[in-house]
Amino acid sequence: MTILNRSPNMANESSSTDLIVQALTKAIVEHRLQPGAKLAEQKLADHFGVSRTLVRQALLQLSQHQLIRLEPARGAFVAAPSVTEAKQVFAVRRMVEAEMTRLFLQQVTPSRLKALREHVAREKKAVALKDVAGRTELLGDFHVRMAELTGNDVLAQMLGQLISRCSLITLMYQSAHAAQHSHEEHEGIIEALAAKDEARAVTLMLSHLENVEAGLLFDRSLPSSDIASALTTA
Amino acid sequence: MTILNRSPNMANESSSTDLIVQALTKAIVEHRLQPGAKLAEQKLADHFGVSRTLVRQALLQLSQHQLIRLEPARGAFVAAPSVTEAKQVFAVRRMVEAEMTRLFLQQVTPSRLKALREHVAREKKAVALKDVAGRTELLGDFHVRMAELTGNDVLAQMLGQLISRCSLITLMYQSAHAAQHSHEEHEGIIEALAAKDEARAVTLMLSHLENVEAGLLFDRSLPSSDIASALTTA
DNA sequence: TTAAACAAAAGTGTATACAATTTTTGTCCA
DNA sequence: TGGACAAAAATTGTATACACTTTTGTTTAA
Repeated sequence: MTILNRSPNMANESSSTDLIVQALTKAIVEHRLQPGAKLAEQKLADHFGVSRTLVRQALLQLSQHQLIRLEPARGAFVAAPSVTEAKQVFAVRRMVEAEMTRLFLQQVTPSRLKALREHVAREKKAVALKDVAGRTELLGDFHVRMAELTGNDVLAQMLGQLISRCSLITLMYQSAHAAQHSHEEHEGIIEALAAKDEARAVTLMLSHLENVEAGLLFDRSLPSSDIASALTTA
Repeated sequence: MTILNRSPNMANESSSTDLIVQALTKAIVEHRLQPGAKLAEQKLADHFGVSRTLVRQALLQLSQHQLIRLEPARGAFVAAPSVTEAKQVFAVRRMVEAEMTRLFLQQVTPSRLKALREHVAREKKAVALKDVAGRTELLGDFHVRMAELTGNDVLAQMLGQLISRCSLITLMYQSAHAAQHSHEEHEGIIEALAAKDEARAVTLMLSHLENVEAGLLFDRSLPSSDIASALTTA
């Protein structure tokens, strides 16, 4: 149960289309499909053993999730979030999650804290195992899990969208050792929540997000499929 | 240029499908299509003079915007947001917009204030003309406009989604005189922004949203298309 | 040799056709 | 009369077909 198989329509209706959406989302977020890569409809259709109709529906959804770009009459391409877009996403996350932290604390219960702790335990495992994709997913899911535990579905859904955009950004730009750090910061946030120290919890959440953003290697040259920018840097 | 013709993919690509999405969105938000009403694919296709293919694409998008509900093998129905959902949407709006107000003020310029003032002038006209649909749209757009003026596209897009959900809620529940009130509160917010009084601006924004929510008549019996509940209240 | 022009191939956009499901209608029987 | 069952109609889900656009490859002329 992760951000990957969380359909916006709630219900676990694993329709054919949704399965394709999930599979592609996973592939994109796990970087098996590089940013900029072309997603040809017929090839996907063959791969999934369905007609182009279902593939097109899936691509339409992915484009709304901002995971792919649809160019009219040219096809679908894996999104390559720009640096400015990444910064905007993080700015919004800071805004939303500072408030979310306060909301969580207003109605904190032992069982909710337990749920968070259990999640962080899973993170620990993934980090230890050096499971890059799984760990990125879990690190993002911590925040969605927290939103869910506030009981506000709308908030959880919105944050889910933001985080899935972040996954792409993180995987494009995140450095290796940043994950371990993130995980430890999650533990710190939980401690502050358990102590019902709102000011500290919010501060920790904000600095956590700032650290994640700061840890991104915005200036490194990406494996670009955009010829022009690939050659101007060389 | 309103929330109605703001496609999530930015670019003003008025493709066939998008036109249908816009037309249906307008009809739903203007209440020409009642919550719960069935949207049969072939009828829509005939009406728009296209095949079911395009209609289905449009319906898929609308379901992601939470304006309709898709029931597998049964069809599409205009969404009827529940009271709890409405409250959650408003809770998230308060969270996001309090922060947005601060962000706006951090980088306020005369031209940005002017843009807001011009918008409110349009509101005034719509309220005076008793143009219900237009006024609801403009009142919501004030907030989106503000988000756009912060320069954070991600924020603007997210708020756009929230507001379009709110339009449906507002039109389902909003009382008559609340609109005039809303409009005046917008003017107050602008004054606080112009005075660069952050605390006041945020307070006004929060109380504004609380007033809008409080003004909703959650307990009134809705024109329901669900026969059962329509008759149990009678 | 290069570049423009044209032809072939591949791929997307939309419509139509068919299968599967649901809803409606009609009939029979208690 | 009313409920249960069955056939028919309507509607959705998926696949296929075809038109149109973009891309690629080849030829031809400067």
